[in-house]
Parts: sequence; structure tokens; C-alpha cells
Amino acid sequence: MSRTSQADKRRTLNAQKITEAAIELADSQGIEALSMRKLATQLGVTAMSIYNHVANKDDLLSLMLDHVVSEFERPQIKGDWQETMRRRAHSMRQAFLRHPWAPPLLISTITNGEQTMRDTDATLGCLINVGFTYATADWARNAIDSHIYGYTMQELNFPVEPDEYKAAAAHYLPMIEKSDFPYLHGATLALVNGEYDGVTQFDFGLNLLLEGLARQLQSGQLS
Amino acid sequence: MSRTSQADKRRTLNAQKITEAAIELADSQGIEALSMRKLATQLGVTAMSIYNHVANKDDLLSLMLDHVVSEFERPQIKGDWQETMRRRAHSMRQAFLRHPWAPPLLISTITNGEQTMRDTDATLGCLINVGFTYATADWARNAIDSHIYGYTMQELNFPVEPDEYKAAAAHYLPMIEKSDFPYLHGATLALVNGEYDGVTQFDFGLNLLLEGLARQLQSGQLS
DNA sequence: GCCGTCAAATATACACTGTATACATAATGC
DNA sequence: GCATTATGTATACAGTGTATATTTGACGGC
Repeated sequence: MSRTSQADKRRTLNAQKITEAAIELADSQGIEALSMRKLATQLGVTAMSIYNHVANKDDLLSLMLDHVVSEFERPQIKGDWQETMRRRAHSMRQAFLRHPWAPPLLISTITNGEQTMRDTDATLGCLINVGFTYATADWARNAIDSHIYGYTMQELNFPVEPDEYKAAAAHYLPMIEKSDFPYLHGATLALVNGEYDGVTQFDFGLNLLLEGLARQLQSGQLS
Repeated sequence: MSRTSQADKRRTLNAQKITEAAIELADSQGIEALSMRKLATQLGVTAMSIYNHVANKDDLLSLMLDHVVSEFERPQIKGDWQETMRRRAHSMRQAFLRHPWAPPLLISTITNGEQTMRDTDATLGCLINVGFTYATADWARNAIDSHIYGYTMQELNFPVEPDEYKAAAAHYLPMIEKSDFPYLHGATLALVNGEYDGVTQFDFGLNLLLEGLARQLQSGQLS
């Protein structure tokens, strides 16, 4: 038994297990709670053991991010490009809601891993396949991703359930002087009175982009 | 002289000076270099002195962010709403290029200061004034801001000057296997060959949004 | 001019961070 | 079975935010 318990203590660690435990910790406790010592404790090991499998914390974060990217739905090259882009966008938003620490890091990290390259390749491929040029496919991907990241980060910033909006608005209303902020006051009041449910729509902005792209593509401005 | 130098050491600090020094430090050295001790040194004072004027580091960051927001061009309620939105968007991007640490914090911070409220109020006001409802104005602002934040953060993530794109692409090309990433490889090659300058366009995505909004507004879908 | 009061600057300390370095130990190749 | 190598550990260091206690200097009333 001493032998097995000792054996258990050896060769149990690897980069994948570390990455998974780190993601779980960041998901449940927040990214600021992810320290090498806490992660090591979670893994039943000392902090320095981790460094036998990952170069440093930045390296670990890259592994975590690449895993998140692997959860994006990979575009099919053939098929309805608008629907493909929509499915990818929705899967990205869902992944970000599961891993709220990811978007700021992902968008601010230069060194991207293999999954990121696969995602970019498939996304560009889908667009190029329907007539976009390298340049316009890049512009389109850039605009779509801007919306996905920007929208989701705003959404994560204000984590209020649809049925709580009214209460949240009522809470903030007294701080918003009508004379100073007439429109903001009116908007908040509309929320309190139930004239507007406060739910912004991910698809609203996404559709504006996709419809605009489709129109420009059809009129030959993008090919 | 001892009196004046001593007097200089007293009553010289206030929240505004601290905020300005902190912004300067973050702009020049990066947000990760902004520590209370370094900031104190910059101000010729000890770290704990700062706490006589700001509650804690989070409070300081809020002050810094509100200053950044004050650099946004405040929408006029009357006037061409598309042009107003465009001017605001451009001024925001410029502010973010000056203060690259700001976007992730600004988009992830719940407690927003007075300047943020002024910006939101004026933006909603401009839209409501031309026929948007509280709901559709909120959707529009949300979509536009998503693009501004998302685009700028992507841009900051890849800080390559236009004339360096070719060299950067040539550097990355060997890492991108043609068989694994055909489209990414092709796009990078197009950059190396000068067929595409690599400059994505802030206005490309912004125009898609504004034109789509204008069309929907005109057809009565937003009022 | 002096002196008590009070605000502002400081000194010290604590718990926590990432990680360099040196070492111990268990698994593997010959 | 033994040397090598891989993996986990112990210790230490510089740096972080900030709580607490203390000193210091400016100002109002006499």
C-alpha cells in the first residue's frame, strides 16, 4: 500500500491534467484565484511540481486558452456561410459564458496555439470559398470577432438574469439624477416600468454585420 | 529652504495627481508595472501615503478609467446621428490607443463613474432623438460599443505598423504548414507577396453596423 | 507666539504571489 | 543491478496589496 500510494504520487501529473484542473479552478473561483499554490493543492502536489510540465504561468494560461478555443464550433468550408458564421459565433459566446475569464486573455494574447490557428484557417476558408478575397475575408472575420468578443465581455460585465433586470434597474434608479442624465434616467425608468426587458440581443449586432456582408458580397464589393 | 522642501513634502498629494501619475505610468510601462510602490516612488512619496487619498488599488483604477472615458467625444443630441456615432467611435479608438490598458478593464468593470454615465446618457440621447426607442437605442449602442472594444483590443493585441506587416507575415509563414492550414497559409503568403497590406479597417465593421441601423430605422423596424 | 488638534506621510509587518535553485526519490534503459 | 533521467519537494527571494501603529507638520484659537 505504501508502494501504491507512493506510485500514485509519481507520474500522476501531466500538462493536460494541470490544464484541466486550472480551467476548473478559474471557472469556479475566478481567474484571480488561480495561483500556482492553489492549483497545486487541488492536484495534491506542491507548487513547483507544476513547473516540470509547464514552463511558467503564462504557458499554462496559453494551454488553458487553447482548450477554450477547441470548444468553438469549427466552420465547415462548404455550406451556407452565414449559417456557419452564426453557429461559430454562438458556440464562441457559449464557451465564453462557461469560461468568463477567457475573452480578455484570448483577445490580448499574441502567441496563439494550434486550436486558434485551426479556427482562423477554417473561418477564412469558409469565407474565401464563397467569394471573399484574402483581404475582405480578413476584414469580415475581424468585424465578426470584434462583435463576439465585445458583446460577450459587455454581457459578462453585467451578469444579471433577465428576470432580475427590473430589480437591478430599480436599485440604480436613485443614483441617476433625472436632471443630469435625462436619457439614462428615462431608459432605467422604462426598465423599472417593464416597458423594456433590458435584454440586449447578441444576434441583433451579428445580423447587422452578416446582412451587410451578404449585401456587399452580392453586389461584388468584396470579391 | 528646508522649510519649502518640507512643505513640498506635505499637502502635495491629491487624488487627481495620483490618478494622472498612475495613468502616465500605465501608459509608458504597461498596466502590470503599475504597483503602489512604483507609483509612490514616481510621486516622491511612500506607498501608504496614497491610501490617504484613494481607498485602494481598485478605486484608483476606477479613477483612471473615468479619466479615459472623459477623453471620449461626447455625442451632441442634435445633429447627424451617424456622423455623431462615428466621431464618438473614432475618439474612443484613439483614447484606447493612447491608453492600451484601458479597454479590458473598462469593459470588465461594473462600477462606472460619472464620465461613463455622461457618455451613456449622451449616446442614448442622440439615438432616441432620431427615433430609436429605449430598447433599440440600447441594442444599437451595445452593438456599436461591442465593435469599438472588440476591434481595438484585437488591434492592440497585434501591434504591427502597416509597413511591418510584410516582415511579420514572412516571419510567421514557416510555422504555418500549407497542408494543415491551407487558407491561413494562403492569406499569409498573400501578405508576403504584397497582394494584401494586412490593414483591417475599423470603419469597415463600423459602417456595416451604422448602415444596417440606418436602413432598419428608415423602414421603421427600430421605432 | 504658543499649543492642542487633526490630517497627512511614514514605518513596519503580514499574507500572498511567481519562480529560481538545490536536492531527494522513483522509474527507466542498458 | 546500476547509472541515468524524469519528477516531485524544500527552501528562499523579490515583489505585491494593504492593515496597523506611529510620527510629523500645518492650522485655528488664545
